[in-house]
Amino acid sequence: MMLRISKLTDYGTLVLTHMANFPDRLFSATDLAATLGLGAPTVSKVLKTLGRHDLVRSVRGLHGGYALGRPAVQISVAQIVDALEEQPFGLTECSASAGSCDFEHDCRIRANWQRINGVVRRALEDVSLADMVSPQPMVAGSDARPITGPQSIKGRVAPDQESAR
Amino acid sequence: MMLRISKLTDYGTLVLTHMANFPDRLFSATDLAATLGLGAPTVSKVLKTLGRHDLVRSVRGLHGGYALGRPAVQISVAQIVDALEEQPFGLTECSASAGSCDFEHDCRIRANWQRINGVVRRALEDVSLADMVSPQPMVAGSDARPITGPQSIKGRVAPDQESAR
DNA sequence: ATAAACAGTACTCTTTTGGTACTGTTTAAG
DNA sequence: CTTAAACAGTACCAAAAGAGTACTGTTTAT
Ligand code: FES
Ligand code: FES
Repeated sequence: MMLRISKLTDYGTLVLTHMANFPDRLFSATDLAATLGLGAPTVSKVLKTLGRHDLVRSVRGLHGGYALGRPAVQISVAQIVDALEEQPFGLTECSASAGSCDFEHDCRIRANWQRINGVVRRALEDVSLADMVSPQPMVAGSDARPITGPQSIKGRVAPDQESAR
Repeated sequence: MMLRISKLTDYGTLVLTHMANFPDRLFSATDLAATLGLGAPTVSKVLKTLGRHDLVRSVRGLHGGYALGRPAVQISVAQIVDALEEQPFGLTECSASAGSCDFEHDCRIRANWQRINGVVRRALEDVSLADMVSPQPMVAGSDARPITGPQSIKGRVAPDQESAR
């Protein structure tokens, strides 16, 4: 698709947001999966990756589980994305790789894409997990305008969703 | 991948940018392909789609070709993306579809994603084709910060790129 | 009439992503 | 000290999306 974060990342924000509601509790992967209606192995995978980036802290053994690695205020969406995509960052191929398409003009294009990337990235950095759960109406300098296009993708709750037609 | 525009869209900006340099000329698809080092059928495809959205105007018959559908200043990157992705817009599944994951909290998350979407979209709207070719140093309210991470994707010039190792 | 160029459709191949299975390690509880 | 609940890691598979190509038709200056 396009300009979409991957489902895994989406799941990540879901899970983390849920955990942020009870900063003290310890959540088992299976528990979270059941609560959120996701596949257990999938949630496990996500949590493991998040752990590698210190966004969650894990306690092993019986009665183990996961907890946020640090206060929700200190976890930005950008960090979640970075963790789960394991991908550089940049909307275009060449907004990173120097000397890909240097054939005719001295690529002013790349510079522009990089600027765009900057804006996008900052948007992601400006929203924290804490913002996700609590009101916190507006982000710093930007007033949300109603989206122009849209609305009508799929559904997220993949498993056992029948009926309805 | 992630937060990436599709290659087709990337090609689109390339092509359009090139055309913007000579607002009067008429470009044949094969001509453009040769100049930019892309596959002829691919360029054709892109141009056709762009035509459907009036970003380019086509002249059929012998000596035909393509030209910008309107002044470069009036073509934003957002429009190019919209045209070539034929996709709503929104970084997440549910930042659009109402009632996907309405199981526990009354989804404040979605609202937040929509705000993020707004910022991203505006970033794309604020850059025009004209900006791509001419200096035009800064976008309105945002000062470009150097990208944090990165740099090291692939190469765009797909065909016949050998050697180098 | 012809050839250059756009228009449209349909198909195939490759890559990416999402998801699952399996095997190992840790640790409280009995 | 045995056991079971839970995390850790790897590897694999299947489905979907992307990208590219081929083919057939239509338009029009020469
Ligand atoms: S370097 Fe990427 S468009 Fe030129
Ligand atoms: S509606 Fe999408 S996260 Fe709740």
